[in-house]
Amino acid sequence: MKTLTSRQQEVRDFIQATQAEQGVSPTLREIARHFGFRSMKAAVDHVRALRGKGVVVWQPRRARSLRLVALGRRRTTVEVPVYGAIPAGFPDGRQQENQECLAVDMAGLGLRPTARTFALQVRGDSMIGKHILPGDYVILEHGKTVRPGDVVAALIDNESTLKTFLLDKGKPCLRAENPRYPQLIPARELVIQGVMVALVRKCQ
Amino acid sequence: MKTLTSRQQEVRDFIQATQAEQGVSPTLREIARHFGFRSMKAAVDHVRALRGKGVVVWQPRRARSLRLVALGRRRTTVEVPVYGAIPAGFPDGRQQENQECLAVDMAGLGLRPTARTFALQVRGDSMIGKHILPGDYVILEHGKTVRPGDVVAALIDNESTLKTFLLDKGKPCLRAENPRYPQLIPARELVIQGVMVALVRKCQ
DNA sequence: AATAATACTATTCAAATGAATAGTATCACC
DNA sequence: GGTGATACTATTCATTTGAATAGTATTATT
Repeated sequence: MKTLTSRQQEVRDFIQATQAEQGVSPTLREIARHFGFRSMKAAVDHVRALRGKGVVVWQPRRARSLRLVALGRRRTTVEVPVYGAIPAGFPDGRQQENQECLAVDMAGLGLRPTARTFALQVRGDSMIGKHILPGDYVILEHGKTVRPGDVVAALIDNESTLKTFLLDKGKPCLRAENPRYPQLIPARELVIQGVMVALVRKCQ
Repeated sequence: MKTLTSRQQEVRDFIQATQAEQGVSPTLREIARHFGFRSMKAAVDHVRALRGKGVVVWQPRRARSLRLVALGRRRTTVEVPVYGAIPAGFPDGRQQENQECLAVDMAGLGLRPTARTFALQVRGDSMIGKHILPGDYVILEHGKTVRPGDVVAALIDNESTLKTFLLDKGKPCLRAENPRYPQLIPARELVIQGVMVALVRKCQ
């Protein structure tokens, strides 16, 4: 990324500000008007320069298609549905507008944006030994291959519970990470709903 | 939010898909073409219905200004700069495109998007007692009022260190949350760079 | 001193796009 | 049996918008 001139930086900032305030990118004419250019060509030149420097991309002949590439990268953020508890099966993706969601940057977390990613809010301190606290949001992926030591959400008594997946003498089993509950549950006949890939904690 | 008809849901999904794939919202004509409508009016009607049901907003006479309100809410995501360590003072916000960033959903975390929000990647296990592990990203806010018990980033020996802020006999001091390092440092003359507001942990 | 990049004015054209009007057909609902 | 919502066809108009051409002045850079 080459350095920008101060004017080019101003244009870049205006594009960013417009996107933030208006929700859409500015048109060339709007850029020209904002800076008081009496000719659109000035705006065209600046945008062309920004494109040449790899700062923005746009699609020819499409209105308001300017995008900042730095921001483009961050737009790997995905809304992850937050479930209190997952009943059997997965709710289908329809009509979930009202659902609580958590925005997670997939690239930043080294995740592929999968439709099978979801979040659970932790209840209870059964995973305190893995430094997972009540209230934490655990982000899980459904269908990922489970390896021993992974934290998984399993369906026990029709409720999702977090456990560590282990191999005990070759047999898969689940363990709660709290010495007060030293349960060791055989993993057979249990539904593994997801493997933990990340965690988000709010403070206060 | 009223329920959508199946056709309206399809239109909503198309808008969402176009935004994801093309980076811009579709025009009314593009909606019509996608569904094979021979008249634009059909697309206009559907978008008007979606607007009436609060699913979508758009700005009159502005091309490609359609926005899904559910997604509009998630766009409170903010790129938070990740510092390994913060030297004295704050780097100014310019020309930081190459910087490592973490996308965080401010609304979902109950935060106001402040320019003074940043992240630190934790090194060492000095905060293990607060269930903060090495490798975790701690999100902090600069200038927030510190309360006893808060985790703060403080500048010690020209390097940012996480400590718990406490009052010891009325005197402010900092404590490492690891029994192996039972340091208690008077907080006077120390620069508190930020107060922890959230934590993000990647697994594996 | 020559050259290229930057930063603009001024004007025109054509395509893209939103908006409007006048209808038709279907279906649920009261 | 009427009413309203839904889901469209067909056509036209006015704006918005990107793109192009022909220049000028200033500021680096070589």
